[in-house]
Amino acid sequence: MKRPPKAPSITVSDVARQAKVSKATAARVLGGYGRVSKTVRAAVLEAAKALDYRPNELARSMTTGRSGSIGVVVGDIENPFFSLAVRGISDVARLSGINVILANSGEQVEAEKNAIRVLMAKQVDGLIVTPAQSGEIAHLVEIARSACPLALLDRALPDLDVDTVTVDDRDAALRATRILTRAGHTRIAYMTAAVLSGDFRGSESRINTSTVRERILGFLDACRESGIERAERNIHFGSGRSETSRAVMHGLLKSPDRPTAILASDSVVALELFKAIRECGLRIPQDMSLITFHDADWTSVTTPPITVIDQPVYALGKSVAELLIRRLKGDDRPPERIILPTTIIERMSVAQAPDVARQATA
Amino acid sequence: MKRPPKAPSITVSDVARQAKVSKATAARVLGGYGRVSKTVRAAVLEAAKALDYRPNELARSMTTGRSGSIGVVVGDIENPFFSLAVRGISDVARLSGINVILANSGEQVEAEKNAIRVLMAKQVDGLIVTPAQSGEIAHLVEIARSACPLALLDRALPDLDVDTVTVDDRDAALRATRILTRAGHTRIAYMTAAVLSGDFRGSESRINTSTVRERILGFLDACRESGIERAERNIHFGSGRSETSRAVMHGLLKSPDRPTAILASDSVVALELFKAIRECGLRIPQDMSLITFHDADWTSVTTPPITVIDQPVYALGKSVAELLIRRLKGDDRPPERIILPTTIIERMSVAQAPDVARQATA
DNA sequence: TTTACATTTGAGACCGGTCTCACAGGAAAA
DNA sequence: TTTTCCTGTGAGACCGGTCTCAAATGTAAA
Repeated sequence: MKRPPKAPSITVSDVARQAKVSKATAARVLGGYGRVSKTVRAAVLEAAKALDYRPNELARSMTTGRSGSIGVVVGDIENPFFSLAVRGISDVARLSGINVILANSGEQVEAEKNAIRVLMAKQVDGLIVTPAQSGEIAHLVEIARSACPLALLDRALPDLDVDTVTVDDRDAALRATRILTRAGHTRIAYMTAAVLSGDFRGSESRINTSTVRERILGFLDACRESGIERAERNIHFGSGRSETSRAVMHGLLKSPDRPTAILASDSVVALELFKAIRECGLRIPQDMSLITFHDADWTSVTTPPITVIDQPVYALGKSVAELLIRRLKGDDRPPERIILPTTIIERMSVAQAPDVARQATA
Repeated sequence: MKRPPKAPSITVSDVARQAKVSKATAARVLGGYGRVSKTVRAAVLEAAKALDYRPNELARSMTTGRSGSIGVVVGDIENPFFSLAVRGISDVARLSGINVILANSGEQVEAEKNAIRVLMAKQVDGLIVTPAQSGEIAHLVEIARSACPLALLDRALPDLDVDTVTVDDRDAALRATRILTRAGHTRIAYMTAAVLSGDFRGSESRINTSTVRERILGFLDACRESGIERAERNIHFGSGRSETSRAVMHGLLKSPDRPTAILASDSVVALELFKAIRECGLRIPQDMSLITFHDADWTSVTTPPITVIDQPVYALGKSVAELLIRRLKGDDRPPERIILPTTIIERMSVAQAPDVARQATA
């Protein structure tokens, strides 16, 4: 183990010596605990200032057992959804004098496990996680059982009863899909970046990441409602930013029975779709209607602007952080599951289904 | 001081006892240092597994003096520029087994100072900062003098000789402005979110945030080059996302001698501008040409798509992180100032200046 | 067999704080 | 005046690791 020159920092003992009091007394005024007389306090404070004393938070954490920081594991900070949520979290944390250690899972369970291990070793006081996958949650269950409070962001896990903040995904998907069905669309695709472990055979049982499951349920509800059969065939997983998913999109858009409307699960997918649709020479909304989750900034400036499901992303982050910090302060109410409402912002990316339009003209 | 029930965790001593060796020996195998015989190592490892031992990183940091984490202070994680840079940083950090503690300054010096104080107290091994302001850098100078390596991201400070990674802002602005001047524009505005302390009277001397200064210099170079006088009158500071700056934009766009072309300092400003331009009933590029720094994702999907200065944002983050980590490993070469190249992606947001076009028709 | 040296192990100090406990001295109560 | 209680202070243990140092053991060379 290498041993770089340690910067010899000023400690309580140094201050104590300078102020001619005991270490214990100096620690009391510097640490702000216990009782100290005014005169001694002043003397210690003066000595501290003279020496330019800076507390060592690490040492403090060692004895107190609390580090004053929380760990946040998100899928991808680059995704504006997460950066906004993180913003919400860190704003709240700062107010409580807590800081945030951020880790990226890249939506990989292994990376997530690893990040959590590291954060735990750093003795974070609490953890906010956006679980990458719902299949492997043993590591999360373990945290939940431990003394370290855990809160889930955006994605609930049915088998994990901890504080969770999500949005009303099912209802949002239902309402969004209805906009499409009411415009006469019958071939509607749902595209998500999530990957499905195993096959999806019309049974939603295998999907237990709440976000994905709820949205699909809502989507299917709306389809069923308007008599669309076998709607589950049009659910596409794994539509990320990769080259392969781009190829899949193109394939879908060029197929003869291509959908006439698409619901995208997040703004990153939607942006890729938007580009792909244009590249395929299709027009929005005439040839393809599009609705996406997340009111990303770009959705209002495209031509046409995109109809979106506006999720309260900042509030999402703010709420989990508040929930978690409440736990940190000793709250031991049963776990809460908060579901925030979404609104749909209707813009110009939805048109009547082509065949319906044709019929109308005929 | 409250005293929540400490979760009694498994320590080296516990493992040592279980393995029937001394604490020192157990520590050696668990900490991976010193020499231990195979048999003993196996015994300790087994005991550790049986007890489910987890190292306490904090305690480790206490003695080693290194925390294994670096602090990153950015202006605003919400800005895609920063989130991408942070992504670059954290990817590099992860590779070195270092983690990142993120803090938002909100571009406020006070918040920045505070964040740095907290991070230092947490004994971060190094610091990456995007200085919010260039006027007050005493706190940064102090860090630089201390044993804690400091690196600057995106914004250089002339008076602070530390590792710095920026882009060739001056040249980028020059080239971008030239595109506008060559299209015949003479009333060109430069809009930045940065705020100027005091007045800006054509002298760039007061601006010592490199990014802003260099860009303005490049802008003025190009203007001078094509004989545009008093170009500095068209430099607008403080064009953020606030309501007031929106009003300022509208005022500018509606004034009789409004510019015919605008260069925006970042994609957030540009997006606001884009909206404002449309709200004022102006068309891009016919009535207003627009170029912006940062190839944000939305710039390619608008109608028309926006000509941008493509900064290597991810690489920017990657580079500072590499520089900083090199320092952490003991490198003591003189501070390095890396300037990364930019490219201009010409899209459809620049047209001939209206008057030039008119003259051509006449 | 003795000496020399390398390897493995244990004891305990240390990092920089917090906190328990004992005790001195002053004020209030008896 | 004596007893009781409270306040302010100091001594030192403790948190969970790392690391120095010396002792113990084993092995090779003389």
